[in-house]
Amino acid sequence: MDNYVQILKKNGLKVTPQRLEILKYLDTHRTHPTADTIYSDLKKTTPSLSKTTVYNTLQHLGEHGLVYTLTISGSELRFDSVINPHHHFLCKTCGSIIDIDIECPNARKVESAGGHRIDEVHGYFKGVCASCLKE
Amino acid sequence: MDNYVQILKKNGLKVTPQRLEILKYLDTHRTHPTADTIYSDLKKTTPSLSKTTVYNTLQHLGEHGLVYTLTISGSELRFDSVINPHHHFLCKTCGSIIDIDIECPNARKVESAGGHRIDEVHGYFKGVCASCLKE
DNA sequence: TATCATGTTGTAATGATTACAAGTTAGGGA
DNA sequence: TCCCTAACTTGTAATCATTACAACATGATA
Repeated sequence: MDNYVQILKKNGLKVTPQRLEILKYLDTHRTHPTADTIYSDLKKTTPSLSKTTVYNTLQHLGEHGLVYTLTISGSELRFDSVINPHHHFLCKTCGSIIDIDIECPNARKVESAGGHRIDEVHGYFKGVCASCLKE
Repeated sequence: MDNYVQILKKNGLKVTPQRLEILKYLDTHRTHPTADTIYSDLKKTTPSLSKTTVYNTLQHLGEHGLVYTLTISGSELRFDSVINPHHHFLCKTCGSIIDIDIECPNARKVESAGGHRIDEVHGYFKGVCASCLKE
């Protein structure tokens, strides 16, 4: 848990029990959860937790680059622990989101050509996953 | 307009004035509009138009690969006329969505390696656009 | 041109997210 | 160590995009 304290402090974020729990949750659940899933799961052990706090915290963590906000589903945000850059695959049959361990080879090229500053790169693939294809 | 009629027929979609208008709108407005923007604009010339029709039509067109549904913003869907495959850049300062004229070089590789069937490829870049960077 | 499956419309419901106000707490300075 | 204040948390209420639904209208086939 000390690790999470350091991460928050390093980013100038006040250390609170709620933030530590959410940060730990994301680190130990690499399942691209929704805000509501995080809320429901943590509510079990921290009944006083408020959904607003989950949303606020996720936004703060996102602004500091500590979590990655995925818009792949289109109906709800998904949150991802920031580790190595990777892409995502969404199965339109079963809804699962699968990590694709590649990085965009074009990001820097796009930046220098267009003159934009790129902060985030999202690679989304959508279709039917291998498991669903078998059925 | 005959062109749009053919497109609908070729895809087994019933030809209606509403669908023709929406298809034409998307073809002539390459601005990644929201459903609401399409609705408001078309409402001016077609007062009887219903927002539900816009949503229904966009969904049908999407299922037939005639429009591309972008989830880049995270708060609302954006719709794109399907032309050549390209990526998108979202400026977090001014909110504009800019076409990035590159294609994903990895899609086929991901498909064969993971065993998934890929129907859509979305490349999203987020940051600050060249125009906003100047200010 | 009669039929009916399919499309359209308007309204009401849903569900994720945000706004807000009141109470609570983390953490730096006395 | 204690106090103070800005920042955080909480709960409820509002917002806004999207979907559900039921009644009506229409395109296209025979």
